[in-house]
Amino acid sequence: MARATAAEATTTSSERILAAATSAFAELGFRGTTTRDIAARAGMSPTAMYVHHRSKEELLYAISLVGHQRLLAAIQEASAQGVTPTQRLGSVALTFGAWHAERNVQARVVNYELLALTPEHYGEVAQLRHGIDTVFRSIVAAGVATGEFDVDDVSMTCVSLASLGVDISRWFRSDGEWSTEQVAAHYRDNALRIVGARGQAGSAARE
Amino acid sequence: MARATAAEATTTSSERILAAATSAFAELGFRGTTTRDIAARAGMSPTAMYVHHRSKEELLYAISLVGHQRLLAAIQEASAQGVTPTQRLGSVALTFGAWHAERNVQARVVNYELLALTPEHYGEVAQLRHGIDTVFRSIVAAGVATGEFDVDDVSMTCVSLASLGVDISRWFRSDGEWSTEQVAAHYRDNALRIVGARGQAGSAARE
DNA sequence: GTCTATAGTGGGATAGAC
DNA sequence: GTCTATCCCACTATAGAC
Repeated sequence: MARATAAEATTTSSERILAAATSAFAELGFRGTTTRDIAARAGMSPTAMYVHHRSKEELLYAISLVGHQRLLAAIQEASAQGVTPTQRLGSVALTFGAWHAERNVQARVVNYELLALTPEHYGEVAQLRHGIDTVFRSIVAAGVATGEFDVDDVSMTCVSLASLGVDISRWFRSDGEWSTEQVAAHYRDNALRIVGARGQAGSAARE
Repeated sequence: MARATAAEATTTSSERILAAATSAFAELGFRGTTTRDIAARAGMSPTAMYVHHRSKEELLYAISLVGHQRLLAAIQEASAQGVTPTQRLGSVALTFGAWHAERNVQARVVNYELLALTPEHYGEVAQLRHGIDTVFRSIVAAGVATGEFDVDDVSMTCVSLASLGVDISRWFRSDGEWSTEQVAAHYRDNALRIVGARGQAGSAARE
């Protein structure tokens, strides 16, 4: 508080360490990242990390936890933006796709470094992931009930929807040929096709 | 040759090391796997690996190279099994999906440990991956040309198709609730929906 | 709260016997 | 071709000065 006298973006040491660790974990993997790597990227001494986090794993846990919490909150909010299942799935898919594209560095850590967590920490994160699945599942089930969607197996369809979104974080790069908006919109269109949505309510295109 | 006098499956040391390394890399990641881990899983002394492979990275390269080569060959063959783009995509998707489900351990190494390769080895593997993309691309382009498919952006659609298949290797487990056949068939149906295939030629279901 | 110094552990790869 | 012994380096985490 006392420090932020100017409009300049003030980053704390703790925030710099979290950002440095996120980029390092995404690039090198949790086990491939050394505490020295993190410190160097944060512009600090090799052991400065230990003032703010008990261990390298606690740092991963902090990143993973807030990442999942924010993603879940974002798609829950998106789900409430629509009325029909088609609108709700379109809104959720757009948010889910945009998150994995725009925050692809964070998303790679969130999705691919889970197994480096302790069993206790993994369990907490797994609950949040279950919550994400629940958002998809309630919409798909509702769409099947109203007849808007044409789905053989709700569970497998929800896995496909999440899967296609998660994998964006693997291949997307912000300096690539597509914008996050393009990728998110394409993912939304794919999602609506996968569930066999009858109307075109989620897509701005054709008719 | 002289050794295989019985019908018993004879595995060489080299094969045991490759299999051990594949499972270890899939489970712990390349950097999380020690040469001692590999040796222990192969039931050999800590340094036995070095008789057959120059380094841990060479071992990953060998796994990655043959994995990509076999996958590419499999989908090229699958692509030749059909006549229409719809049939060909159905055949390729079934093969691609089945490969990522059935060989999910190998596929995880192939898809997620690429960055641990040296730049030279990565370049070789990247060419094979480009070949895989080409298989999808030629089919989707053909389907658009005949009017069987309804696709806005061929490139993005091909990324989606590959993406949905690749991610199977992340989440699929052979002791889970679904068989490889079920997952492959569902992936094929999703693929045909993503390209907006008009007929139902790829799916056995409905009408 | 940040630094330097360092303890303690473990990994990649080689040497050389059998 | 497989083993044991070992070198050398790097890493996580702690201790203690400022």
